[in-house]
Amino acid sequence: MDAKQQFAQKILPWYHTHARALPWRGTSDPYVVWISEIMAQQTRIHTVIPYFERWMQRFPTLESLANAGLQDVLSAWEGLGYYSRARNLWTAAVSVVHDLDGVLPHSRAELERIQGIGRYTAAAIASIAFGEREPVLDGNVKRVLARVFDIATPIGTPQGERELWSLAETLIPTGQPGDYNQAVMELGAMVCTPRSPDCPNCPLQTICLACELGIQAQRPVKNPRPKVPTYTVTAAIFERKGKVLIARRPNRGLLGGMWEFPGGKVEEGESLQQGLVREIMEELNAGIHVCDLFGEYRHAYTHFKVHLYAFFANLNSSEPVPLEASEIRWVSRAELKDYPMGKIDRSISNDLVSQNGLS
DNA sequence: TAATCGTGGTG
DNA sequence: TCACCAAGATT
Repeated sequence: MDAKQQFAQKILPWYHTHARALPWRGTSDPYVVWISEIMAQQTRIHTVIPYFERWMQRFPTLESLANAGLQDVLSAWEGLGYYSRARNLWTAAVSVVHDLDGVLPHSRAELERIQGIGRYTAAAIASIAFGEREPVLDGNVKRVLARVFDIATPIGTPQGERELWSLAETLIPTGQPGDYNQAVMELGAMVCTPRSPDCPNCPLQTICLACELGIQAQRPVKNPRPKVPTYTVTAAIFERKGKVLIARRPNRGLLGGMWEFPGGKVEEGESLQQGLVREIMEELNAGIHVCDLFGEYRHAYTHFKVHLYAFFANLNSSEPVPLEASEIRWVSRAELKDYPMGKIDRSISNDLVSQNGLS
């Protein structure tokens, strides 16, 4: 028997004795599988669990999600990141209820037509919820396959992806495809980890080429990431009658649909104050006077870093209008918590509520 | 196709 | 401190 045949035979029994008891396991409810898979995209399971539990309390069914408002959905997602996942989930729930009678399709091909469901998630739902024989390929599976079969093609490249998907298709067994898929991912998360894999306790040790060659640390091969730039950014805190001004970002792009304190990037050769004045004119068509610095905030996104300076500021005579924002609103400090925000603006918001600013 | 899209844990 | 990277999808 070759290594490919032994792969599933060795990993399935291991999974049945070592699987973690995750809150979405033990059911094949397609809605539950769907939510858990979307939440788990690019996110550690440990982080997902409390969000999943709260989500199921708040949106226990597909219908309840479809009937909810996007702002409530984004609030439930706040802190998980990649907010297009929440927007797509909500959009998809509405269309499944309206167009598909509230029933998720069973096949991978049909699932892939739903907003936010790509090949991985479609295969995960099809196999776990419906028992379809479809392999998954996520970061864990890529790492396990690259090591066991000594794949030197860089992952993340089109060739590498094709090669690994093809290999994955040759490995999935006829029976228990859902358990098998979860088994490979579980092994990647718990044993075949990126650094210091626990090879002595791996059920695949006897067939793993990387282990035999001692090159676990060199698999998978990955292309280096470019360095990320740092942007200087400003934000304005306007106060009026005990309320502060916040703006909602457009429903696409970075932090789409989330609320923020208005401001933006400072350009080369501009002072912080000049940059803020320009940004508020562009965003809100309003002239302002920049007052004291409220606080400094640093945050790292995937492709850049931000050093943000938040200032108290006063509006001149003109009334602000949402030019770039989709909506603006004056809210009391106590109400800020009801508006979904990214991490930096939530920090500003929290500091504002507890008056932890510099001034 | 390559770039974009968050946040938190980890070594 | 910082690079890496995690149950990827979209445009």
